[in-house]
Amino acid sequence: MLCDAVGMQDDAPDHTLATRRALPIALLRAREAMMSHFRPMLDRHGVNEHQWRVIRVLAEAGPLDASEVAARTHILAPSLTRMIKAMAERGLISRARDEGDGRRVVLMIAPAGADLLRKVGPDSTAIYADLEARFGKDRMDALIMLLDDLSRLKA
Amino acid sequence: MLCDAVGMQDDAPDHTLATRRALPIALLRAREAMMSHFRPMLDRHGVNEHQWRVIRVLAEAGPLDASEVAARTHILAPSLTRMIKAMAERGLISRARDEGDGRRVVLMIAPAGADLLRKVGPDSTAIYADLEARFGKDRMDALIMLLDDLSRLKA
DNA sequence: TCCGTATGCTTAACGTGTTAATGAGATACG
DNA sequence: CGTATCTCATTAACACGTTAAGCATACGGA
Repeated sequence: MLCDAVGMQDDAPDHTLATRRALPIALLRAREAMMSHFRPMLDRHGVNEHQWRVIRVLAEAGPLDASEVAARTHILAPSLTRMIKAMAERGLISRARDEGDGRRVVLMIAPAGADLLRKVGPDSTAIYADLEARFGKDRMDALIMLLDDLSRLKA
Repeated sequence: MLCDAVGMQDDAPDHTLATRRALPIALLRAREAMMSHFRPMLDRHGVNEHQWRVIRVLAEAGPLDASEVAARTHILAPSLTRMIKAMAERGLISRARDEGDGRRVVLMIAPAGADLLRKVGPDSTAIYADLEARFGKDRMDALIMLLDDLSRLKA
């Protein structure tokens, strides 16, 4: 059927079956499934997943420059620049030029961000604990280890 | 330091450490790492990851309506609509109204898409095989199984 | 048959991913 | 010094994610 549809020769090698690439799709689906558990709660608090990651990182590490935040949250610099503007306007974070290196922008949690942290933190913890309990802590740990190893496979 | 920065009480529960949520980040990083292996090759062929997924699905299953393609590629319908327009203009796919159900749009591979399939398929297969060899087929299978199980954890 | 509902796709609006280019500040070297 | 280069952040441009709304078609009950 495929060969008729696209006019391939029957003797030509058919890479479409071997090229399963199941892993990228599985990663995509797993991530979507994970976030579907958190998104409704984050929506209720008026933040999206990315903003919440930024706030969490700043809460755990204290004031950081934008590059560090980008690296730890896995958000690209251009995206972070846009988010900083919106989040600063909402009073979630504040920004200041680094003394000593005028290129750097230092970010820290602002009052509204601290409020959000107190409200979202417990909910987030509860959801994660529930997922871990249902999936199994040992399997969760094994999965995270495999994922980390996979991430280290550099081209 | 954190407490000073955001004005939290010392006796208040600190959810920031328990709220590690390492798994969503690990999934994100693993996916980025995976795609970093494929992206340069896809770029050379003039397609992005999403377009390639659409072509692969159509190659494997033959003509499909847009909903089916969206489900199998994990691309949302609005995104797919945009992609269809661009891909049809490039001659990668063609679209036609479904006989019998005027709502449905049937997609199939067009000549340029078949060419692309023949060019990209082998490269994609080679990259995947290399990754599987370096990571280990058994661990790859275990990872995919864990990811699928995780995806099935419905809220 | 008619009308209300459901379905499939499209459009719109806003946000992030991604790449490339730009601007401002730091650093190294002559 | 002063210039070339590097780094960090920003901007721009285009693509997809996400949600909600709109539109055409199909379906089902009165």
